[in-house]
This record gives sequence, structure tokens and C-alpha cells, in this order.
Amino acid sequence: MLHTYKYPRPALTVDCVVFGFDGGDLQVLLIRRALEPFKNRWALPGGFVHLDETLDEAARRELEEETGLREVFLEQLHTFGAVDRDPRERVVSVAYFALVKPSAATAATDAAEADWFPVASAAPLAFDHAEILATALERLRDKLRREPVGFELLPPKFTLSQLQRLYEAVLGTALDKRNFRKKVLGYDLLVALKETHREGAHRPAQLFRFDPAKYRRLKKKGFLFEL
Amino acid sequence: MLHTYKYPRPALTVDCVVFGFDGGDLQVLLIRRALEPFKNRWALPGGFVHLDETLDEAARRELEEETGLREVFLEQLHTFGAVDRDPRERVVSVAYFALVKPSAATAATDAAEADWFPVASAAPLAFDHAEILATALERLRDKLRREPVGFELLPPKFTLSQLQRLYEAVLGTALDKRNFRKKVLGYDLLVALKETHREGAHRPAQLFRFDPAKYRRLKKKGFLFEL
DNA sequence: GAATAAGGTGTAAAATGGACACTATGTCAA
DNA sequence: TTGACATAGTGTCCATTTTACACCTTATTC
Repeated sequence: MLHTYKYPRPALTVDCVVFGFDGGDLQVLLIRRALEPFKNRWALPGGFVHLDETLDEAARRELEEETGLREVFLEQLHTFGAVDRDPRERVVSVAYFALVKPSAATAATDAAEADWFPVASAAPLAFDHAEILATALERLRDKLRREPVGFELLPPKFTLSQLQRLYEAVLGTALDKRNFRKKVLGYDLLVALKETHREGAHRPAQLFRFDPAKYRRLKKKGFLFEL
Repeated sequence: MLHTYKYPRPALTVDCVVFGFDGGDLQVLLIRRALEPFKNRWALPGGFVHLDETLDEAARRELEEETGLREVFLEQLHTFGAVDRDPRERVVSVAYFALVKPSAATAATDAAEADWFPVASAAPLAFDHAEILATALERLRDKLRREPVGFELLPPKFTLSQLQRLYEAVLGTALDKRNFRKKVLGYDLLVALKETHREGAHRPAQLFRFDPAKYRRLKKKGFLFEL
């Protein structure tokens, strides 16, 4: 069945930049293209927007179809509309960026032709996906410093060292351990658990969890997280 | 001539939230719709994206066609894709936000069925334009505090009082005069001119201009404007 | 039980942010 | 001419925040 319009229209797609963190590097989830153009190249998961779904819904649907990921942190990033970004025809793409926890992350690769790459070594990508990735990275850095969103990249229970390593990996700077802990705990958004995390031949670390309800309450009062 | 595709496609438009400042209130530029739906309602200037232009180009073109404005500060805001945001058919709109200087602002209303409204009293708007406006306002407040962008809403030569009034109008808070001046001048981004601005029965005010080159240099060194 | 490896803690100095009130300089009208 | 008026312009002190910095703790392993 064909669809006819009075004026020509660009095709509309969504693409998702999915970030993960393995404890060392910040990673992106890419899928290997099965078809031309850019056959066998790595690309961001994404696809066409259906008429009966919002953009957010389209992004979530494509993400699940192509990577099996569900219920991730997802947010609209920017819309890319260079005239020749797709060699076949005019395609405008609404890019999203997503953050996934390590548990979900491993599930993603079990399915599909998907794999994780350290963001630093994720080239070459199909289409203008390198540009989209760069934009997403910029946004992630910004967001991480202004909103308590890092927890979306960590397990539900995590140590302060893990959190600090995440910040250091994303921001690309070394942080002072005492100052970091003082500041993070000062916001009173982390709950110390009665468990510790033991790993390696050294003292075990206190586990914490993030308290989203507390954050929502604080945010309503015009509070600003900043790191 | 008709255009046919294998799968249905949403129509793609751009809409512009154009902000201006008259010295008192923050204003938005709206146009009166000549056609159904929402005939005679006020709406954001915008229109369909052509196949041979980028999204930015489409936004600038529509802005000029509908309001006569050229060479304004323009930036992509967010893409709105609720399924029923247009009663006729599926339309996805890439929203932009623009800042215009008072000189350009007066020109805009000479043309077209366009007029300025204080942002507080801009309802009711066509489509989901109230939501788009709210999103733009939020973004403007954010941007104003983190980047020296307020100058885009002022004449090339302005006084510190004008700048302060702008910040107060947009942020909705009163600011301390001495602290404001200390901070703004401390960034060393304003150049004091050899002119003054006289108006009313009182002491004339020093005129300044913004130095964009200096700002670019500072920004490269990882400097953050914050107010 | 000694070596190892990461976890966890406090203080002092510097920089920043916020509160606060008076003088300066022009216009205008009596 | 002079005094009332209206906005321009200026500095200090205190509280808070930020930064720099080093050692002891607690587990494991051999």
C-alpha cells in the first residue's frame, strides 16, 4: 500500500545513543548494520517513526527491537537534519540519549548484532552518527554535573569509589576523594546500606543506594545539584 | 504533483519561539493564523520543512517569510511529536528559539500579522504552542544563567541597568545592583564605551558593548559564565 | 604476621557569594 | 538659581564554599 502527499516529505527516524559504564570506560552500544548503505558498519540503534506513536515511544520501541533494552533512562537529545546525512534520500532523525545500568547492559549484547564500545574508540560509524555521538557525550557531561543522573549508569547498590570512577571517566578529570565524598554525601541523596562490597585483597566498601524520592522533594524546593 | 512513499510519513515543520525585550517585559513574537485550524488564533511562526534545506535553514526561512526577521540568534530547542498535536494529521515539529534585538524587533511588527506579547499573557495559543513556549522559557532562563547570551536581547550599546532589568525580567527575581555589576564586570566581557546614555531627569549611564571575541577565547580555556 | 591494596576520614587557607547604604550627576520646575 | 527628583555608581564585612593535602583502617593473600 502506498501513501501519497501533496508535497514531498523527509523520512523521520529516531536514533539512540545508549551509554553504559563497565567500571572503567564509558561505553556506547552500537549495532552492526545488516543492509546497505553502510552495510556491516557500526551504527546507533534506531529506525522509522510510526504514525501512531510519539517520538519517545518510537525511540523506546526501536531500542527494544534492536537491543532488547527496556525501561532505561531516555531523553531527547537533538534533531539532525543535514540534507545529505542519508545517501538514499532525505531523512531527518530525532536523536535520543539513554543511560543503562550494568545488569541491563549485559543483557543487551546477548541479543542481536549489538556490542559495547568505549566511546573513545567507537569510530567509524555509519551516517552522521559520529556527530550525534559527540553531541550526546557533550550533553552527558553537562547533565552529570548538574543533575544526579550518574546512578542510572551504576547498579542499584554501589560504592562511592564506583561513583567517583564514573564521574572521572565521563568528565575526564581526576577528582579528590575526600572532597568528592564530602560533596556527594552533603546532598543527602544517598542512603548507606547495611551491606558492604568486597572485592580484591583490601578493605570492603560501604554500599549506598540513590534515593529518588528525596531528590524529587529537594528539586521541588528549587534545589540544584552541582558537581 | 504528488509524492508517494511506501510507508506513511508524518509532516515535518519548524516553529520558532522568538523572544524580545522592551526594557520591561520579556516578549514573544506571535502571528495570527489566517487559516483553519485555529483560524485567527495566535501561533508561533513556522511552517513546513523543504527537502533541500536543513532544519536551521527552514527555521530561518519561515522566520523571515512570516515576520521579516533576519540574522537573529537562533538555536534548536526540542522536537515535539505528540500524535494528535495537529488535528488534521500527524505533524512533527522541530521547535527553535530565537533572540532578537530591539531594533529588529520593531521591524518585525511593521510587516505581517505579527505582534509582540508579554510572555506572561500570551495565551491562548494554537496547537501545542503553549507547551513549546513554556519549554523555550525554561531553556532561556537556563541559558541566560550559564552563557552570556542576554546581549542578544539588547541593543549593541547598553547600560548595566538595562542588562540587570533584563535578567530580572527573565529570571523573575530581584538582583542586588552592586553584586550584579561586580560579577558581570568581573568576567571582563564588557567594553566600556566613551558614550553615555541619557534618558529622563537623572544622571546618564555608562554605555557598554559585549565583546564576543573575548568570550570565545575564554570559552576555549574551559571558562564557565554563571550568574 | 607482614605485605598489599583500596576504603575511609579532617582541617586550614583561599575564594566566592550575599547583605547592605550612601554619594554622584544629570533634568526639570518653582 | 536652586532644590527636588530619579537613576547611576561605588566598597566592605561576614558567611559559606571550595580547594589542597596525608594518614590510618580493614580486609586479603602468602
